[in-house]
Parts: sequence; C-alpha cells; structure tokens
Amino acid sequence: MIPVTKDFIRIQELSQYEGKEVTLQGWVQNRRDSKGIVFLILRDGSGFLQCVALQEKIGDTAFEEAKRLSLESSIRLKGLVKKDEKQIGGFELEVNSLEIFENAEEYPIGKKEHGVDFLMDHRHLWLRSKRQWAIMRIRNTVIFAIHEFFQQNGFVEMDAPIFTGNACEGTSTLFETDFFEEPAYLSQSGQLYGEAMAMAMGKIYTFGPTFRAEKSKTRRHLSEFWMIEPEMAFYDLDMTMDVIEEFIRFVVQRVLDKNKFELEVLERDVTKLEVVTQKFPRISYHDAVAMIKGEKDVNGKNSILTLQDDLIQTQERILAIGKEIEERELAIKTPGMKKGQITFNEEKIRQLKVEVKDLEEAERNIPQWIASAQNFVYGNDFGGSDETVLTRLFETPIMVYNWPKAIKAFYMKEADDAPGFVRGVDVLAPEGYGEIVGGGQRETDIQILIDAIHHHELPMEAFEWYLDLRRFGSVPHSGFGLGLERIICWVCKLPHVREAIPFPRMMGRLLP
RNA sequence: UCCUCAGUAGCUCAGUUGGUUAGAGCAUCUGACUGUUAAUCAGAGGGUCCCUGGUUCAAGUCCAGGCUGGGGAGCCA
Repeated sequence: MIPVTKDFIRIQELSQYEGKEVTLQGWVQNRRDSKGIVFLILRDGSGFLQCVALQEKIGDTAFEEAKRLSLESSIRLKGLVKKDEKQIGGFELEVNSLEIFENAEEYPIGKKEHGVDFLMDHRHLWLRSKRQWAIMRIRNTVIFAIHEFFQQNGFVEMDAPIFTGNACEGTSTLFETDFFEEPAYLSQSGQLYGEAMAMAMGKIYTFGPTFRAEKSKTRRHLSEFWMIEPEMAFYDLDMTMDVIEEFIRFVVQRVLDKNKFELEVLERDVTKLEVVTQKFPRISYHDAVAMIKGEKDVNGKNSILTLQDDLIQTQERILAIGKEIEERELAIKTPGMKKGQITFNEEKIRQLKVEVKDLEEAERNIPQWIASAQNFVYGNDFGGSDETVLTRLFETPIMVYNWPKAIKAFYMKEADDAPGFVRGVDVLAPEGYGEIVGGGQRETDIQILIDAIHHHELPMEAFEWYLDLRRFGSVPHSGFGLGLERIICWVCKLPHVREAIPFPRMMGRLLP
C-alpha cells in the first residue's frame, strides 16, 4: 500500500484550485479508454470528477496501469485542474501521475440496473453509488437541520432510554431482549419519557432509534428507524401544529438550499418541495373522512372520481406501452437495422416492461383503494390507502386533527369542544407518502389517565412514575414524533424507506 | 396471518402451443479506436432453468406441494 500524505484536496474544494496542480484521492467510479487516452471518473465522497490520462503525458507504464484499473480501485492522482463546462461540477483533471492503493477485484455492482434484492445484499457497496450517495447527503442535511431548528428555538436535546421495562402504549408488537435475566423491550417510542424531560427543561427533543416488531412488508416500514420526538410544556394542540408546520418548512428549505446537486441526481421535481412555503391545510378527522369517502370535494377534486380517473389512465397507459413494445420488437427484426439502434430499442423495451409491471400493480390496487375509501367506516383509523387517497387531493403536507378517542393512545387529551375526539394530529406528506408526523396534546388530569389505563388494560404499576408528572405540577403540554426515514423518503421521492437509511433492518434483513 | 406477483449465466432479462445443442445485453478476458459521458466495434469463455414429486415418447414450459423474494392488507412514524 502506498504511504499516506497530508497534502491532498477533496473534489468539493476544486473551484479554488482552477489552473493549479493538485493531489486527489478516491475510487474509480467508471473508466473509459481509447487509443492513448483513458477517462477515469473519480469519486472521493465529496463529489465526482472526470480525470483524463493521456499516454504522452503520464508515460507508457502508468498509462498501461490506468487502462487496467478496475471499477472501485482506490487511487491517488496528481494533475492540473481545468475548467470544462461539459463535466459535472464544471471541472476536469488533466492527470500527470497515478498511484494505486489497490486495484480492486471485479466489482459486483455493474453499470446497468440491478434488482432490489441483489442491491440490498450488497448494501455496503451500494452506498457508494451516486444515487445512494445523494440520498445520504440529504439525510445528513435533514438531521443537521432538525438539530438546528430545535436548538435555535430553545429546545434541549435529551434522549429517552432504548431498553424499556414494559410495552408502553400496549399496541405495537415489541422486540423482547434479555436484560440481566429480566425481560426488556426495545423502545417503540420515547414519548412518555419525553414528557418527564419536558417538565424538567420546558422544551426538549429526543433523537434516536425506535423499534417495531410488526411483520410489515411494505414500502413505508422498517423494524428499526430513527425518530425525533419534541415535547413542550405549556403548549396546546394549535401551538404544536404551528411548531410542526414551521419545523417541516425549515427542514425542507434547508435541503432545497444545500442539496441542489443531490436533488438533481435524484431527478427530484423541486417544485413539489417548494410548495412548503404555503400554509399547510388543517383538517379535522370529521372533514377528512368526508373527503376520503368522496362526499366532500377539495378544490374541485373528488377522491373517488380522481381514483377512477387514475385507473382509466393506468389502463390506457398499459395498452399504449403494450403497443409500443410490439412496434419496437417488430422494428428490431427489420433487416438492415444497425446494432446500436437494436440495442437502443432493446433497452427501451426493457424499461417499458418495468413500467408495465408497476402499472399493473397499480391496476390491481386502485380498485381496492376505491372500495376501501367508499366503505370507510367513520371512527376507524386511516389505512395506507386512505392516506394516499386523501393526500392526493393536496399539494402541501396536510394536518389532520381531532381523532376518535378509541383509536388513539391513552394519554391523548379529549377535545373540550368535540367530545369523543382527542387533540391528536397526524401530518400526511403529499404525493402519496402519507404519515410522517404523529402527535398531540397530552391529558393532564390524573383521574382521567388512571381510568384510561384501566380501560386499555395496561399494567398500572408501570405507569406510576408517569402519573407522578400529573401529581407534581401538571401543566398543559404537547409533543409529536417525526419519522426521519419517512420525511427523507418524501423529500427524495424514494420508492421505499429502505433507501433512506444506510443499513435498513426489516423482516428477513439482518445482513449486511 | 391473508391476498397478489415473481424465481433461467456474476447482473438485468427473453424463451411462442410441451419438441433438436436454452438465448441477448451488461460484466470478465483478447484485440481495435486520441474526447469518451451506462462510450463504441470484433471475438472468446461462462448454466443445479429455486427445490421435491407427478403427467408425457419428450418439461425451463403443464400439474401438486414446498422454499425464497417483491408488492399490498392489518399495524404504524
């Protein structure tokens, strides 16, 4: 292995070195060669850069080595920084010398597309690819922005324990572990501890991993995910909704400011994010149900009609694609067609087939969603499809508040002006992403809480400490929980939350 | 747990009504090309058709059971 040097720069600093000789270190993301010339795409974690190695410049030996570099080989380059508008980042390196840390073995992730399962098995390497790099950079911005927002607004970060003695809210299935021969569960929420800490600090937020053992296999579930849970003393639901709205706006704005290139890599339509500057509609559960069932239109849009329209468009698109595939397959067979054109058509056909698979899935799902929306029973919780149906009617995130008491956690405060409903709020992200935040105002009256614990058949002794919070200076207070991967998923428009976390943990996925 | 889709080369996939020796692109190797952007072009090597059993003269293809994975429902952030 070649010795280290302190004297090197990173690709993101390149603009300061135009016309100068620099040393760069990184990995070969791609290589193309022609007679006497090799193009290397170098990535060093901070960016991507095309490096040009000319035989006449670096000599025959180095040139032969450059030609033989395998993908993901680790190298050090010295060269001249030149401006080149055609390149990503606007620069190019004219290589003067090449040193090799390691010529990599054959890299398993190829330049063409791969299936999800293969990529997940190679997650440790997949993270190097441009798209995953962009997502992780945005994740970093989101995390930093979260801290920035709360720190600027007088919150103290204080974390809840991960081992807990009992199943807190009694609803979800938890992971059981052995804690010195005593059963312990991995935390599904830091909420109750958050309340205790808010009574000490006024405003706090927790930021940590959360665990759910539900056997969910959908694009919005992980067994282990990161959650941010602010809790605020002397805040009611309306004040909390103000905080949530300001908070989400801040985080998304930060990504728009700091991750232009990354969003471009992801081909994200940023106008869909820029709408966060608008006011988020606040809708009561009562009105939301009417919208889902199609009894109430929103800005001239009706949920059921929108879905039926979607179904027709989906079916039309499937037919159109089927026709196009046929035409292209026929075209390939036409004699005299050039090899390049054949390859182009074959690739196009492959892409179209992938699209058809997704469309066919939608074709199967939409009728179920229509039925589910039409038959929605007032008083039930929203299912995934109900959220999709509802959020499709809006451009911005929406806040649904005042939920039926029966479907929410025992500590939620009943609304004074709406008996039977609690002051809870769910924030639903647009473009079908659904719930990213859940929160609300907490019950302050000890007797109501005791009754609720009995009613939910929860073990009273486990909540004694929690009830103390109502014995010693109970105050109105509220909080919420934000799913980190869920908001990243929406911001990046990812097909699955598994891409929003470096090493996802889900059913059947413990490695890598 | 239920519904649904899939499993063929290292990867992504094609394989017609069951019919000769199972194909393509990428990747790998050899060669060509001084400006490529998933470069291109010529050639070569590469197979437990998920498993078990059944039907048949004949199974990648049909039938039954199982395994693994994707998506959805439930539950949730």
